[in-house]
Amino acid sequence: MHGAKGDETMTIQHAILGLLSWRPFSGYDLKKAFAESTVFYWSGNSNQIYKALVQLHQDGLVTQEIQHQESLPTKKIYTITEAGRAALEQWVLAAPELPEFRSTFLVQLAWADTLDAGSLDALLGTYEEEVRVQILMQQEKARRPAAAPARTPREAYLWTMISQNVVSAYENELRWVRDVRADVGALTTGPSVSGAPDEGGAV
Amino acid sequence: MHGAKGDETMTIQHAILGLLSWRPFSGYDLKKAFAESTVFYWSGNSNQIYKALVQLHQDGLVTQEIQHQESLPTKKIYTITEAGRAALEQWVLAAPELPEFRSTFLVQLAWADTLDAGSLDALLGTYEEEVRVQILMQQEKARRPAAAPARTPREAYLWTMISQNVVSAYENELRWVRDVRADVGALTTGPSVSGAPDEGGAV
DNA sequence: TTTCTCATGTAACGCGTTACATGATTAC
DNA sequence: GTAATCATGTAACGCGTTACATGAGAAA
Repeated sequence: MHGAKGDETMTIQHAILGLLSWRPFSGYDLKKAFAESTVFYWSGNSNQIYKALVQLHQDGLVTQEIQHQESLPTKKIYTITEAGRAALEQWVLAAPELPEFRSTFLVQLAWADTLDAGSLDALLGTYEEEVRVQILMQQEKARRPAAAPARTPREAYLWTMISQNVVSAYENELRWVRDVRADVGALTTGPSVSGAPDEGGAV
Repeated sequence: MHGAKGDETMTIQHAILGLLSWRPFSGYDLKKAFAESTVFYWSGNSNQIYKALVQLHQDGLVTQEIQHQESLPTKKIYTITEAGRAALEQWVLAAPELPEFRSTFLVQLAWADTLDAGSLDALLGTYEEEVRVQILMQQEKARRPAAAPARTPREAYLWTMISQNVVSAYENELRWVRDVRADVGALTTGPSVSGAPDEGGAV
């Protein structure tokens, strides 16, 4: 605990370096890994990934091995170097940042008092349904194995909890929206303006 | 429920329009409102706000009134128009989007198995402390009145729940990190490598 | 004397996104 | 015949951020 504490900012390069510390990847494979992952939240577009790999290579944090294939395009396999591992370990020790919760829905809700009871309930109902679907998708993702490194029991545990974090966040959101929906329904004293479509009932 | 359903994307312009639907604002006041708000998550930098206001003005969604002041700079007061209210109401009905949870900390944790038990616990402890502080700050924010419109009881309720959503999200995060910390501590079988600084005890 | 608040703006830059380009093979 | 997969890249653009510029009055 005496070394220089890295106060570096998060970039996609660190995320890539992390994946490469697990096993070698081609740019194409990294692209897929990002696209499928929720935790590695970058979109996984070619532009960013191929550029980042060039940069990491120039910095000597990864090595590149060209792999020719018959009847398939040539690919470049990237492997992390010792310098790369050192840089990653330093970054892991950096001061943790708070997560960003960006909800456009909250902004919408902020001005939703112009809506009649039915429309507001429908809006909340649609959101509730979306969150519920998302939870199922995230649980599905968490269930499939081999998508995570498990070189030690502790690492396996950490990856389980990382998946759990996402699920938990959406479950929390679901509880919240159900509460709001129930309260808003009870709060409405006047007669309902029009029959609101009762989508997504009790589950 | 017969009109064209707006499937527009969220922009800062909608957020500004929303605030102006509450009461007139100057660019400077909007800037402060964004800077202080967590829900209106934009940073509140001049560039974006003044540009957006020019655009809204050109689109006829707001009107501009120049207000000269003695011994203070002239300011421009923006007021929402009927067209502006219509645009806002349409946007409020747009299909709700899922919130974005972006946690660089999770990415860090993903590669934290290289750390010894003490360092990992310290990392989790630092994060826990940060989350705890954030909860207090958000609760403090939620407590102060007059920061939210309350033209009807329902609107007051919605704004309470919007603040609650943020608090709740961080509380959920706190529960999660405490669980992880406890489990990781119990999971460590070998002797601790070095005495980890026990920061942020039980509260 | 320096810094803060009020108030509006511009410049430069970086990150991330979509869309485009190529080209062979395989599946429907 | 059409589309998807594998595989690497470039171009163009937009949003958001920091930093800079101005300028007066009030507070430290």
